[in-house]
Amino acid sequence: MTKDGKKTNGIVTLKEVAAALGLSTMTVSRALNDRPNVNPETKKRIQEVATKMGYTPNHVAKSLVSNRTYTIGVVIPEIGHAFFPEVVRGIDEISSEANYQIFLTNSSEDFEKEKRSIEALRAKRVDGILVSTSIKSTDFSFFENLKNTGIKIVFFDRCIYNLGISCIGVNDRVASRQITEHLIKNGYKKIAYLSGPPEVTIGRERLAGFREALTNAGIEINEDRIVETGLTEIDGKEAMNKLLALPKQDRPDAVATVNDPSALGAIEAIKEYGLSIPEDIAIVGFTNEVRASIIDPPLTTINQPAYDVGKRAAYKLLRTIENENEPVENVELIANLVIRKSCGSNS
Amino acid sequence: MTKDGKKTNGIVTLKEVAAALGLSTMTVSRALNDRPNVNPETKKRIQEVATKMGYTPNHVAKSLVSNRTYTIGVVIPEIGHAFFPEVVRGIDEISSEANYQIFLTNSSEDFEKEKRSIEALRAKRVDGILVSTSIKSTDFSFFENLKNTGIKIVFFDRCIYNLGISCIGVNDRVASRQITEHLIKNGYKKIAYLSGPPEVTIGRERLAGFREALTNAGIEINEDRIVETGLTEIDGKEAMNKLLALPKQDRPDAVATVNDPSALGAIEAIKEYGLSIPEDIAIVGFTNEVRASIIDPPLTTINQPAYDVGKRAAYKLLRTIENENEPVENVELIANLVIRKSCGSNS
DNA sequence: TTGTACGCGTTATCAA
DNA sequence: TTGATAACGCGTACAA
Repeated sequence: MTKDGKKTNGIVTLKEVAAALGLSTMTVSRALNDRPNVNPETKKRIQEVATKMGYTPNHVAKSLVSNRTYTIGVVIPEIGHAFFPEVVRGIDEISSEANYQIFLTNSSEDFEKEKRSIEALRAKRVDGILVSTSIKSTDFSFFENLKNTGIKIVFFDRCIYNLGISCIGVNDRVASRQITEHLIKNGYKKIAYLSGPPEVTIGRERLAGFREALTNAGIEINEDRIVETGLTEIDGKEAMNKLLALPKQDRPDAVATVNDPSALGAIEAIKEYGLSIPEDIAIVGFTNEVRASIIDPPLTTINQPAYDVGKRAAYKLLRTIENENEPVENVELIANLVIRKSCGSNS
Repeated sequence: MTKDGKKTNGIVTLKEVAAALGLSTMTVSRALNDRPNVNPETKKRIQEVATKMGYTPNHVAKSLVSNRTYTIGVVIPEIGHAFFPEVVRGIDEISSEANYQIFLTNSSEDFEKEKRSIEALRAKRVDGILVSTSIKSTDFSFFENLKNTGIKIVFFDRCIYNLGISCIGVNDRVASRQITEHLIKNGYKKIAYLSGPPEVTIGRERLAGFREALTNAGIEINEDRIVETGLTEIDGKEAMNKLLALPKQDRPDAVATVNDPSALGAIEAIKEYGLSIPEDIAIVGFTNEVRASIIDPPLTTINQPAYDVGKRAAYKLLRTIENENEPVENVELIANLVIRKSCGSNS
């Protein structure tokens, strides 16, 4: 304020508009929000003056009164993974249509940062949170407590079950089984698996699908060919190098992986080792990210509908926010096999 | 509220903590904000009870008083372009360190959506906005008016100049000239250019760099070989097909492009046409996105430091917010040449 | 050291 | 149809 009581801050308030018109704030508020019980002519005058003065409603004040911010938090583990930007695009699509804004936070697979972000989102009083857990999110009680504070949560892609929280994912286990079955159909017997971290659902589910396929086909599972790894190129390359170091008779003739980045890392390792794909070793991924179709050879993989996951997750969260009795749901979108060259198929 | 005046809403307020302790809200507020003049023992008791009750400060209320939200808006044109997620990662890095949250909005290259998003961000009273303009953002007056409302703005990557707004970009023109010079050095003479939309800075600057290189080398510019295109794979493919349709003697022996996606589209067109890269036609990109190194042949391109652009832009915005007299600045980060196979070099 | 009063910008409620 | 008042949750300024 200056000495004479005028604002120095340029932002026009309802009160100022009202003063300029010689009306009460309530009348102005009603007019600007298209409420009934305002004289049409008064309303018109108000709208004109408000526009002329450059009035913008202050949502902070509105939120304080209404206990609603029309804001949702989005917590993702790594925006650098090509899958997530697509998910975010889907979330943005739905939430912007519904006039919600999204707070994006990137945990960098760091559970501590994830927790701090969520605390900050709570302080900002978001109406709900979409979460894909970081690898290290093993502390289930955190999300349980979070849920008990009453905030609406929906998990996507990487979920924690049995917490009464909805989850939007894909049919990881079935898809993983299918792509492994495809390798088996192509005649491979010594199939290895680069397994993701068991702390995240996708790690566990995809590994389970892999095991099912082998078991169903009557192929004995050689545990030495299952290598636990991370979710990045570097992790995949390292893990593949371990497999390549096996005695020649134990070396796999095909490799299934937890995701495309690890498959791409593995491809690099195989090439550097001097072997051919798929002639010496076939390989398949999981994600169908943007590089899968252009790598040499093109990567057979599972197409995860990232954009749809985002849309569905956002939709479910908005329903959960706006509908008192929205049921808890586990949605599995269909992720389908995309056959390219890396698996030794030509069909 | 229920009839007896108790909250049904689970969120605990300062007042409730105070009531539980038989103290005033002020004492509780002071204790929880580590202010002086609180009896250490009282403070301890307060902190314990607050934690037990699950109290979280309400930033909405704080913001209303302080006129600061510790929130910034990020407006990007297309999160599907691999460049932008990396920028966002940089922005998140800086802003989360400073305890700011980011509102992410994706305009999908749609100026109307961009404007709506920015209005919404204003209503939410963000402390500042980071903007990379959509292709269609030709209405300079919009940003001029926006700036006049007093909100802090910083442009990144795609800027509008002469508005007194800081810009964090890369040395587009120089880098574009350098990569073109590299083609010239490799002996190419009939160099074509897939030019981006002239409405965005990157379109204009990179084309200017291309022209400079040819002019400096005394090569006459054949305007038929400059094709205006969009920024996506499809655009690049279309534009390349136009060049391939030229009479054989006019067909380029090398192509420079406005960005990697258009280069990738062009590569597809060239391959489908049955020509070899770089033997028949050399090609270079601009961005160094994630696919550039794995496409066949690997793409010579300009490495744009996306993550650093994000960090610098966020840093500049935070300084502009927190520092009354922060100067307007045009920052050009260095984007350097990455030589791979597609340009016919082996060094 | 602790407490009271007030205001931030808006809307719900009740009165005129 | 319009207006006065209180309230949302918190912190500043001042008083006790």
